[in-house]
Amino acid sequence: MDKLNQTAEIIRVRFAPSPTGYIHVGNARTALFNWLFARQKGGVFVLRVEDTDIERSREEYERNLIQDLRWLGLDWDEGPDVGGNYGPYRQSERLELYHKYAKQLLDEGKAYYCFCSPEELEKEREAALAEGRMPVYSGKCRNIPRKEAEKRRAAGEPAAIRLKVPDEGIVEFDDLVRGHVEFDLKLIGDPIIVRSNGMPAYNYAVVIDDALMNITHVVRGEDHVSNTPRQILLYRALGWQPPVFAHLSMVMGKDNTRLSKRHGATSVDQFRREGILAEALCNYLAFLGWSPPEGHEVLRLEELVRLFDLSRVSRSAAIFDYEKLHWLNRQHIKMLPAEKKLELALPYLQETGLVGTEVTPAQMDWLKKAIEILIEGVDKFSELPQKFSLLFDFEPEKLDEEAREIIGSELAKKVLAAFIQKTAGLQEFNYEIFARITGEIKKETGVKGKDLYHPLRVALTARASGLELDKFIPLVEEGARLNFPKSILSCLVRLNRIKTSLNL
RNA sequence: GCCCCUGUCGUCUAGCCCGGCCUAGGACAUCGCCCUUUCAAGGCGGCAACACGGGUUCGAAUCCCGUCGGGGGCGCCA
Repeated sequence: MDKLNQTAEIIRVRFAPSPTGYIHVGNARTALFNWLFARQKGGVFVLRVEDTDIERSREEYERNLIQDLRWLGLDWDEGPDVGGNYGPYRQSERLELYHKYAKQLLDEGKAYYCFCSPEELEKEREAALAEGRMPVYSGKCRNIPRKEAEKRRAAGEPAAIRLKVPDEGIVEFDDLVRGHVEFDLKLIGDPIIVRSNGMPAYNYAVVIDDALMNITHVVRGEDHVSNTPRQILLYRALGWQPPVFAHLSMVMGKDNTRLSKRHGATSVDQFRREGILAEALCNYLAFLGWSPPEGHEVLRLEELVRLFDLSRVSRSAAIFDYEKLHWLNRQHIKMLPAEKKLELALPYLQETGLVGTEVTPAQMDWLKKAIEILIEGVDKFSELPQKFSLLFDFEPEKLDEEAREIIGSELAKKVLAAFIQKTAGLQEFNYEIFARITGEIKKETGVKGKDLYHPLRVALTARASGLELDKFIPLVEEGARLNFPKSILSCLVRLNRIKTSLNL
């Protein structure tokens, strides 16, 4: 347990995903916790690719994985793409290593060949389950003499290699987040360490890799707790000292089942596309099961590194809350400089065709101002184009009920009539003119406040809600002169349209 | 079924290890008010939890036992 304090040795942790698709937020959290721990302790963070499942592993998945992790803001000191002194960092390139130690275990009589067929084993398992026992391998092949086993193998009989596990006793370990955990050896059968196709089994490969890579702390998901005793047994058989373990609780969906697609976005990639900031996602992920001693919740990566503490990680599963993620994202967006917001928002606006691929400096300048105003209260960047439709779309024929109601009152009609009359013949329009005119109307009719501004907003935007007009008018007037692919109508044009549309 | 882990507001959690400072704190969500040229944002305030049952103790969210709930595992997947 106190390997942490008692040694001056450098802390080495790893994140070891299998490249079988896009990286899930649950795994991302594991990666983040490892990274935070390493960075805070001045340790080493290793990326290792567990690609021994030939069926599911794809090279492109490794690229996705690296891309996602980098996007999150994580970096590693050793890994398949950056090298290091403990390589190779792909399990598929470490096969000789696994074979070497398997042979050693075989030679020392700590492991043996098993000729049982999968069908046979399946039958035994079912029988055990039916009797209410935990399915444990019978040890049938345990005592086949090595010579005989070699002969059968030479004859072409497929064989897996199993580790011999003591029949009695307990295996225990002190988990950094869960405390003391122990397992009864009676319930642990001899695990397969090398499959009959020659590939190492997961429980074996991790041990070889973690040990050879000098990993001091294994921080991983709770789903590995029950693998831990088997792995410890392997460390023992090899005469190695096991690392310190820390098992993180699972991330669940709203209905308390494992977070999956049906709960919404679950891959890092999806969040990135939606316009969730990496910092916000890290911030949120860090708070899934962990909280800093002081109450601040909106934290940047460096602050997380400073405050992070594995022993403060909670042991119970956490439900992924999109609302809170969005709130954090809003907070992080707010902290961004205007240039950065523009840079991040641009692709979304281009994608929806509001903005062309070529953007003039004047358009850029306008966009920066518009984004600064419209981003308020937006959960993620993908929602921004929707917000921009306030500026780009004007459809007086499609007023909603609320807008009709506002514009339908006697008072509203009076205001609109006056406004239209006072703007008739104007060649130019801006907020100063608007303010002057509304001032006059106020004086002449006595209408003020909401009664005055609501109808005017409906007239200028064709909707019941939107921006304050002192922000809206300058944006629209300037935007109207900028030749966007989809043009913005000036206020005077809008007024004309609404006039004909409503027959005023 | 068996094994392991876990159980504080709807959600994330603080407090638990070292019982009294807990009338259980914060954040998201929600509700209300304020601000206001709507909405939002912001400010202020409200609602809201120690799973249950037994102990131990002068005193228990905190310690012990049991029950129930939730999760994970039980692969020649990782």
